[in-house]
Amino acid sequence: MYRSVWKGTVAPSGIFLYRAVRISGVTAKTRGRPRGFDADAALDRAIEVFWEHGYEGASLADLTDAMGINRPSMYAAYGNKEELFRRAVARYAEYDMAYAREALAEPTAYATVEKFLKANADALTQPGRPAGCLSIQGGLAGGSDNGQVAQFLAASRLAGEQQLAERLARAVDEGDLPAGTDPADLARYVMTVSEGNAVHAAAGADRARLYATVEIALRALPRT
Amino acid sequence: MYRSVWKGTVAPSGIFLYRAVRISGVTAKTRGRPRGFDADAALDRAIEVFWEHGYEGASLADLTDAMGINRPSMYAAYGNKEELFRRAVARYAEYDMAYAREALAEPTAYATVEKFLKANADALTQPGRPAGCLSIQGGLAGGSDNGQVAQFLAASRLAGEQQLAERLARAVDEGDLPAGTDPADLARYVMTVSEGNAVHAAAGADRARLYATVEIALRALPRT
DNA sequence: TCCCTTCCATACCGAACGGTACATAATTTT
DNA sequence: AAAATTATGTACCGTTCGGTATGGAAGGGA
Repeated sequence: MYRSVWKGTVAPSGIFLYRAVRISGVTAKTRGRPRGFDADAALDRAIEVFWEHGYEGASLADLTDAMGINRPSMYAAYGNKEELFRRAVARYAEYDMAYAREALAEPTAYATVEKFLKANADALTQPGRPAGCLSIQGGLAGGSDNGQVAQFLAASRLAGEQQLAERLARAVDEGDLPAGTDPADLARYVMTVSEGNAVHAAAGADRARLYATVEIALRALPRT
Repeated sequence: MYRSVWKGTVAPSGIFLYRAVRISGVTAKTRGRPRGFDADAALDRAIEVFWEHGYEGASLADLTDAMGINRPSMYAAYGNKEELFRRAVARYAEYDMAYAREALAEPTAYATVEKFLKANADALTQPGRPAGCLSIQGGLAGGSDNGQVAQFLAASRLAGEQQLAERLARAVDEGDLPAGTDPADLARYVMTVSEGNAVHAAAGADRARLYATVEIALRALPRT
């Protein structure tokens, strides 16, 4: 699908789409030497580097070392550092934040929020993984050069907030939440607690402390 | 007091203390050419650069341009980039976060938390200043080189949390909060909301939205 | 087997980074 | 007025940054 567009050396922004057909696991017929590494596995290692050091703080040397590949391989497979980051964030959202989608499937608004915040607290304090959340540690400030990155992360977080708002709106319709409850406000509050917990986790707060915060936060939810 | 220790060219870490006697506004007798700029005013400009771009994202060129001085003057006055940042954060905590100390003087725990969160929301969305909070935007991730910076900021935030916890402990003693309320947990919750609001503000949330979050957050406070 | 295509490894690029040497300007002290 | 001391301006240092040119290695198609 993407293949026919590009041939040979391509413009920087095109490389990503060009390669995407194989990166995403679709084993189309290939010519030439096959790639010597698993692009998704390498992306998982890149996720951890960005997660721990942020976008700016993660150098290409850090990244390629962790990914076990060299620089040209990274550029061929992902395009450039920013594209690598975007793909890392997308994969992080799909796998490491799967609990968020699961929470939406809970039968009540309260159960949804409770499961989301507790699973979030778990994810923020997983042993063997960086503390905190890639979506926040990745980069808050930006401005001069990497403002795009901060905006991308903000949009990514906002998308999750809106999904939660839709779930809560349904709860209001169903009478599960009191009429007059603003789902957007409530969703924003929940995400605010989640993001604050991420800041605390990055600073070293342990899981028990995050749970204690969640318990208090849940008291703010409106009950029918 | 500090002066007699150092003479002429000094070790990097010593410069800060050496100059501190005049930076802090104490006009001791000086020899040699007087400084051509106001060190505190320059620090205020540095605060905004760090606030907007973070520690890593703020280059020396950005900083000295904003401060209106050249590089050697910066090094002579503050020591190095990290010391400049620490002094910026200290000044930020003293002036830009004065509302936090004022909130502690409110007569009740509820009023303290309400004032703190609302004044915080105001500070996060001041027109003409960077959105968000230096204590968080300054740098969350760290790790390789600037791990010290992230730790310093975390310690700074924790100090505020502990002051709030002390105020809430007093409220429990006074019967203003229900017996059995854990002041540390409650203080952490309040700071969590504040930090989450900072993340939202950095992403562009306006003041009204932060206020709506605060209104919901206040519902979690225990009432006697 | 030969060719074509693609990947990998090394070595490099210009630019930007934090930090500094050095000469000169502006003061106070003697 | 001369000496001593400190700040400023310029120009530079070595390192690291993101990104790339190039040649050889490794596979598929004919």
